[in-house]
Amino acid sequence: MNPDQLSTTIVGALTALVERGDLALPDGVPAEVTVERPRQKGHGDYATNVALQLAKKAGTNPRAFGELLAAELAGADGISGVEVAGPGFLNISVEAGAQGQVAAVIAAAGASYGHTETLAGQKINVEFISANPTGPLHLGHTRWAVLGDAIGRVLSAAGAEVTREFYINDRGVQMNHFADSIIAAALGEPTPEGGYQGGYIDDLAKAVEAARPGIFELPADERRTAVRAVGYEIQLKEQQDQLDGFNTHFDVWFSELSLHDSGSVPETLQRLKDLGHVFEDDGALWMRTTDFGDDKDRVLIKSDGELTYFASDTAYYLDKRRRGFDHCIYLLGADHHGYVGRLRAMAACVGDDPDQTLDVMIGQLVKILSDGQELKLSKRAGTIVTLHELAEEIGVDALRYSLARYPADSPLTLDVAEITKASNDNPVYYVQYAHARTCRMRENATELGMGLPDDFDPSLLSHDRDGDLLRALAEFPRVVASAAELREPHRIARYLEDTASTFNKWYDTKECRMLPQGDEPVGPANLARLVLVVATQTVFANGLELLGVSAPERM
RNA sequence: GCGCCCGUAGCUCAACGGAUAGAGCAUCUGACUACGGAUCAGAAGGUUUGGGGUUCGAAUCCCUACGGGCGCGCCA
Repeated sequence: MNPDQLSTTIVGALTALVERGDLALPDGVPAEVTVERPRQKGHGDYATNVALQLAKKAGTNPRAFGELLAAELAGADGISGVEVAGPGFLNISVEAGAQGQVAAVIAAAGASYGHTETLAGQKINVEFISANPTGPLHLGHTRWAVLGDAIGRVLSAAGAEVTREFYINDRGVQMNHFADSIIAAALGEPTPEGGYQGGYIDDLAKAVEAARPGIFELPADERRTAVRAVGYEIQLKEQQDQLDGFNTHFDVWFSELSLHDSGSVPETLQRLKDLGHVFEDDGALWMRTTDFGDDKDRVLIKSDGELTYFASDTAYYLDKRRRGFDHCIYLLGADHHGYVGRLRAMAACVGDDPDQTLDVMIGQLVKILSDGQELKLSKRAGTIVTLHELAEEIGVDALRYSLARYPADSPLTLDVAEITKASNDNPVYYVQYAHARTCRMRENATELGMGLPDDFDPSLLSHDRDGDLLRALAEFPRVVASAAELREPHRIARYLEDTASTFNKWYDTKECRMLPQGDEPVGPANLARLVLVVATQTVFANGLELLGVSAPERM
């Protein structure tokens, strides 16, 4: 008996009541009802608020509605008790056997446990990071590297077809500034106006020279083009390597420049003209985004004839749609929230409903403290806290987990010194340790000759702590599904911490020992608990996988 | 000035409109002849920034004041 099955049972009971004429529901019986684990002990195994929600429609009060439903449910399969509590909650207790069966289902499902079909049929594009290829990835990218990747994993688990995409801003004046900065470093000249500085530029100058000896002796025009190309290649490769090492993987690296080379941008402009959403003013070409809620119109072609970034962006969006994506998710930092309006308006201009096709997530910026002072980073000034350095110092798992356990819209302050110092207190180790413990328990069981039984008696998992653990494990698929629907992977981290705590309490309970004590023979209860341990291990491993965090067998 | 986000324990943060607002850290008190103690049991810590409203029920939704962050380019 898991929450979904219980929901079905309740819907069945409501249907029976309506058919018998004991209850009137003018809007019909809902397809499913809310079933949750009560926070308070003593409120049963599960609770539902249907009576509170439907009483008014049924023309009665919640308590009376609850009593009616409770009586109907009392005889249902797998249910051992129903109580009406408080304003009209139904607290439901489940038979131990019906509950224990969940463990076998989880153990059998293995790596697929937690996967659902709630987003089946949706083709989703998740774009994140999308950094300029003019420097290393830094702290500002790190949060999106974690969240975008985890969102991709979670959406896939919910049955969606997901493409994770990195948009390379490889077109624009910053690329020339980039080349000029490398050249200046190589020649020992001061950084040009608007250029980049810092140790990484010096390193790049050396790497460029190594890749193309003599490149800095070329004539100035040729040199800039050559250095730009070689530097770009090296820098992009470094970003890709950094992300690989960080366990964040992209399906598509999409070049902005390719949109122009392929003719996508002119096509897009023509289409916008045909649709009547562009106009000329002051020698520039504009998109009338204010028709669709933007606070001002946006320039597509500047009066000097240069295309804007926004023109590329529109072409890029259309390209995504052409590739068949139903939903385009954008992960942007809070410093880009001004883009939401124009992106939505842009989608509307090309005939889409932004509510359906666009999902712009604005994440708050991460503040980083060192010695009580905020580390400000400026690429142009050359003070950079790179993603790579952070991962080295804190560890990939700990850093990923630290960022994954908070929702994107909460402003976040990480004290590097504290995280590094107290790394053993990081919740990631708590969860990983719980997983390692399940692994060791299985080894111990194997040494005693205990194998995973084909058949076991689920009613032997009858202790309160068994029930607590089973209910926690049964909830995993719903947690994943809601994390996907809300694009909130932090829910999985919080769930894992909660479940690890439940597991440790269970482990500490003498009556719930998996292994026989001393010379006792292996009994059916020991085998039943082995199934429970395997189920627990499965949930920890699958949950950590969704966050891109490793699940070590030993620590 | 306009717009978006945020305000919850000493600190960092949870809580899909649900029951007595929860964790971790820090502080204090207990439990190791152990299925690995990277654990567990307990204490203490709150007018959810203030004030109105909506309803069976509000940290959550609406209005308002205050406080903080970020934006408001023919930059990328």
